[in-house]
Formats: sequence, C-alpha cells, structure tokens
Amino acid sequence: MNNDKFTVTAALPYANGPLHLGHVAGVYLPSDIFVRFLRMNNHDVAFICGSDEHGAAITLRAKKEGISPKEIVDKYNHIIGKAFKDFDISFDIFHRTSAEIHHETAQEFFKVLDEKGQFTKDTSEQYFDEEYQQFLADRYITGECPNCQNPNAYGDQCEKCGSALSPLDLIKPISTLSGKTPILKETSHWYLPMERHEWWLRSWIKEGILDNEQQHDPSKWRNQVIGQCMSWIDGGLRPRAMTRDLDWGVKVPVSGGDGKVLYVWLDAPIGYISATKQWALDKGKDWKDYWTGDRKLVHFIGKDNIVFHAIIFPILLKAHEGLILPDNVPAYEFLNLEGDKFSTSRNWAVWLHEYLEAHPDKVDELKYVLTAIAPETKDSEFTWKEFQARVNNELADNLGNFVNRVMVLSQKYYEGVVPQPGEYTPSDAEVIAEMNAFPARISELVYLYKLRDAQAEVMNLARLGNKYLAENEPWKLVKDPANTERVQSIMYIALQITAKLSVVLQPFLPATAKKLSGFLNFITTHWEDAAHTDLLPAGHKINTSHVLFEKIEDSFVEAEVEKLNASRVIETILEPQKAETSFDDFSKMDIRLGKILEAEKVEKADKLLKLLVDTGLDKRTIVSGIAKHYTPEEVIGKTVTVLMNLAPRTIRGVESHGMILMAEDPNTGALSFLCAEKDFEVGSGVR
RNA sequence: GGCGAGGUAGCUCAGUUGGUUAGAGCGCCGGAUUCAUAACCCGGAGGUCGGGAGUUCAAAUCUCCCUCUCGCUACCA
Repeated sequence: MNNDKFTVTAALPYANGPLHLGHVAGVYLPSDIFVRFLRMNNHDVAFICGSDEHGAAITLRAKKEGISPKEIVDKYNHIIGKAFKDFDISFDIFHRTSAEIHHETAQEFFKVLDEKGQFTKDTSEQYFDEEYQQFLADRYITGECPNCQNPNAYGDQCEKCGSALSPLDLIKPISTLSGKTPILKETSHWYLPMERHEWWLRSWIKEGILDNEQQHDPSKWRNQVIGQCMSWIDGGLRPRAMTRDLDWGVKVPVSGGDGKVLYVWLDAPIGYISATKQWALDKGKDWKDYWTGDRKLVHFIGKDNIVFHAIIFPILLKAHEGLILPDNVPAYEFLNLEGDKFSTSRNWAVWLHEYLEAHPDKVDELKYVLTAIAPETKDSEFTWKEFQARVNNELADNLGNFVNRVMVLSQKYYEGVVPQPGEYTPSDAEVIAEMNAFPARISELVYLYKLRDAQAEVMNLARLGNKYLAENEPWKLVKDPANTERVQSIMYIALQITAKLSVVLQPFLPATAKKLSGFLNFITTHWEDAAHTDLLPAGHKINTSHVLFEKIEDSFVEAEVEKLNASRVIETILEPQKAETSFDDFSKMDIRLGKILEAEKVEKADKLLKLLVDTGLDKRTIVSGIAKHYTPEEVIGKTVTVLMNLAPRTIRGVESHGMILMAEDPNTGALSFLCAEKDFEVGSGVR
C-alpha cells in the first residue's frame, strides 16, 4: 500500500472509425482495470481519454464523402463515447480535441515551447494549390508512384506497393482539391530538433534517471518499449516537423503561422492535458495538480504509439518545463482475430458497439476473455470458440458455480443468515491464511501491469473455494446433527471467500462484482478490506441469488463466426484504367521474349533477384523485385517478357538494363511471369 | 539486409540473479462425488524448452551461428 498519485491516460482513439476488440483489449480495458484498482486503494487518480479529431485523414475522408470534417468527428466521437459508456469504461472524462479548451491549451503549449527556443524553423518547397490558395498536406496530393507506377499514390505513401513517399517523389502530382497540378512554393515550418534531447533520453529510458534523480523503475517497463526507443535513439534522432499546411486542426498561434496547424501528433497528446483541464473545471479542481509534482503519469497505448509516448511527448513535456514525464508506458501488442489481423478496410473485425448492441448482458464476459488473452507480451488471438470455452469453463463452471453452490447451501441450511463458526481446524486455518493472501498477491501483479495474471489469481480464489467445499463436504456432514457446528464453520468460511471475491472482482468484472454484492447484501469499495477474514459477520442476512453466468451455446459461436465471415469484404481493388496513351508512345517500347540464364539474390535486399537474361540480341543483367515469389533456382531457364529499352538504373549497387514484365494478383500481391503461349524463340518481339 | 519483439505440453501462456524429476489454466484419459450451471474434487498421459555449437561441475536461462513468425525500415523500373 502506498500513497502514489496517478494520472492515467488511455490512447486517444482517432475519430475516423469505430472501436474494435483489438483497441479494447490493448488499451481501454487494461487501463480501466488499473484505474479501478487504484481507486479502490485510495490513490488520488485521474483517468483521462478523449477522441483525436484532427489530422489530414479526417479532412480527406470528409471531402470524399462530401461532408464536413466536423460531421465525421461528431459521428465517431458519439459512437466511440457511447461504446465506452455501455462497456462501462470508467474514464473521469472522455473529451475531444476539437473542443475550444483544447485549442487554447495546445496553442499555449506551442507558444511556451516557441518562446523557449525549443523549435527550429525551416523553409522548404512544398506543393501549393493556386486555385484554392493553400499548401497541400501529403495526403492531398496524388500522383504516380515512382516505384510501382500506381497512378493513385498519395504524397506520403503508395498504398499499392507500400513504399513511403514524400510528395516531391510523385510523378505528375495532382491536387485532390482542384484536380490541377500544384506548383512548388516555399513554406516555413516549425521543427522539433529531437537530437538536442538525446543526451537525457538515453539514461531516462534505460535507467529511469532524469535530472540526476530516479524518476521511474525501468525494470517495470516492457522490453518492447525500451527496445524500440533505444532503436530509435541509436538510429539517430532528427528534427521533426511540428506544423502542417492544413486548415483543420489547431491553428499555429505565432506570427507566420497563417494557414498552418499543429501536427496532429503534437496536438493529440496535449489532448490529455486539455481533457484534464476540462475535467478539473467541471469538478472544481486544479488541473496542474495532475501534471506536476509528485505524481505518476501512465500512458496506456498500443505498440504502434510507442515512440510518440516514450520519446516525442516526453521531449515536449520536458522542453515545456514544469510538467511530469511518464512513469510508465505500458504498450500492448496486437490482437488478432480468428487467424487473421484485424482489418478495418476488409471489415475483418468485431466492433465493440456492435457486440454491445447484440449482447448487452454479456459485458463482463467480454471483459474477462479480453483480459485473459490480452496481448501483454506478444501478439495474441481472439476466437469465438475460445470466448465460449473461457466463459463456460472459467466464469460459469468455476466462479459462477462456486458462488451458486455457496448461495444455495446457505439458503438451504440457514435461510440466508450467516452462521456462527465453531472452532477452526488446522486445515481451516490454512485455507483462511491462503484466502487472505490473495488480495496482496493480486495487488502486486496489478502494480506490475500484469493484469492477465492478476485476473487469473482471482479465478484461483474461486478455485480455492471449490476445493474447500469438495474437501469438507458439508452436504454429507449436515445429515448428522452432531456436525451442526462443523457445518457452520465450513459454510462461514465459504461465505467469506464469496465476499472476498465480490471485492477483488471489482476492477476486472465490475458488473459481476456488483451482482455478487447484491446477493451478499455486502459492499465495500476498499481493497484493503479484502484481506480481512470476517467480511460477513455471523447473523448477517444475505439475499437470494441467481446464476451469474449463462453458458455460451454452440449456436452462439456459430452465429458470430458466420456473421464475421459474411461481413468480410473480399475486395478486389482493381486500379482504374490509366489515362489514354498514343500508339506512338506504346510503340516506343521494345518488348521481347527473353530467357533467364542465371539468377541470384541481390545482397542485402529481400525482394531483389539479379538475373542474366538472353534477349536474343545480347545477354544482359536485369534486377527484378521478385525474390518473394520465385527462388533463383526455379527461375533459371524460364522464358519471360522483357521490356528492353527502359533506361538503365542502378538498384542496390547493381545496374539493371530493362524490366521483366509480371502479372500481379490484386488480392494477394502474388506475381507471375508473362509467357508466350507457343514456344517461340528468344528475341521474339511483343506488340 | 538493418533494428526491435517473439518461438517452452494439443491450445493460451509462466519460468525471477544459470542449480534438485521444466510449471499453470484449458483440452484429453481415468477415478471419486452429487451441495451446485452434467458443475466441482483427485490422479494420469503429454515437452530432446525452434535447430546447432560453445562457456560451465550445472544452460529454457549466458555467448556465437542458423532458422521461422510479427512489427518498423531499406530494396520492387
């Protein structure tokens, strides 16, 4: 037991879509359990979340759907907020970054950093749409991908070949606003020179030392978090732009900032602070108490957010001065679904709001299973079959059944009045010692963010109860009046275990704990009470009960799996036809059949094969990105189609003269050679 | 190719600073039992700890090499 104060944040969900079970299992549920536990232990705690409502992805989508960005964020803020409420996530506040107070807070934060000289300003050439008179964010520019010739690549990424791009890489760039070709124009942006902070980041992350003091215990940080951060730092930190040319977001509040907004990754984490401010206003508190002094800041996030929460935001906080840095950043790995990754675009997901609509009475069942399989140390997988097995075998058969047998026996023997125990036997004393040790053990695990293990211990307490009953068999003893006192002792102890369960269950399964409290006519919200033996005094009247957990039928599982499969979008995204070209242009290309004579992997490249091709005219070297699809051995001797007169290019140190033409499966990305149907000679032209 | 994280019983996972026959839950098999949601309780089978080499009296644990999975990253003319 300690008096640490906590400010706990859960990653801000992006208001561009609903939440699926992966988000819940890896951020919102664990943070909620942690916070509920802290509250029960009398820690001063603020639990902060909100929706992240800025960024180019939202504006782009708004444009595509012909509605305003606000309509989109309002919609998803509502869906997400309602799902959190229905799932009973106990945020102190679920705020939003589009709120006025957030804009003020973020601007103030920016100004402070600017005044302290924490930014550098740099001018570069960026695309500008003359018709709309504005600079274009990466996502507002499309063009031909220089790597795969996909004509619809974005300015930051080609979604077809997956390569990361910068807008200047695009061939024939087009503004998505006006549809016209943008011009290059100079613009200035504020950069965060991260390399200036390397000196303290290293020892802070690795050793937990900040300003020569032990700020946190790095042994409590997950391997993955420290590993990824050190990997970033060792790779060399670079300045990172903190502003963007966009009109949706927090306006840059200093001169020269016209038409610019804060980078969404600067703006979003400040959302934790602005949400705290709003909450403090609502509750008549001082927000600063939650971001300064002797207080532990904990960020629950998914692994994709590690560097932002463990490097960039800490840099900002420290640069700002006076604000606390995270004590821990418990990052979760990813949850998979029925053998495949969660995918919004393929609609391969179990959406939280849909689950809650379909099964409003099974909230704790979902919480239990998601905690049991939470991806704490490695990716894990949700299947409906396992959901059924966990609910039936663990919740219903172990926990629910134990509670039920105690309740039924108590009603049957004592009409619901807690009996007076007699003298304890040595084995009773053992069981009592054992059951009283549970709260401390669970507590220790929770403080270490090992919630999966902690919940398993709760189950072990129910298991202990089942075992105690089976070993003492009160239903046999009760038949002989000589055993009356003995049976009373047994039932007394069994009832105390049940009461204890109603306390330790609270962080994990709050609804179930509440039900159980109702059965027992007993409630405490103090964790420390759980360590006591006599929670229900003799003579205490308990209520009647009902079954805590219904079993999940096979039909339930079948229906869910079917629903999942039915909604799966097997989307064949075919590219739109390319712009018209002339016969002249086409005939400029010299395409012929060639035969692969030699093949070998290119050093230090995963996708490349270096081929020696007999084209009939000559034997030339061609580098081709097919190594993921063909081994060198199986390629030798194949007759393939070769684009001969493509300008030579050096790839990974090997000069390539031409290109092997391939067909690509739009769904799987698999590649296939194009072959002549008849056995033509090498050098045959293609037209 | 580089970096990070993983590879331990059929499944999901524990294994602290190297130390007695490598553990738990579920599943499976057998037994016992009937208060209870055909539940619970007891017992059992099942692992050359991804592979190989090394250090050591002793390696799942330390070192090196290899291999597979996931993520980030480079390479696709």
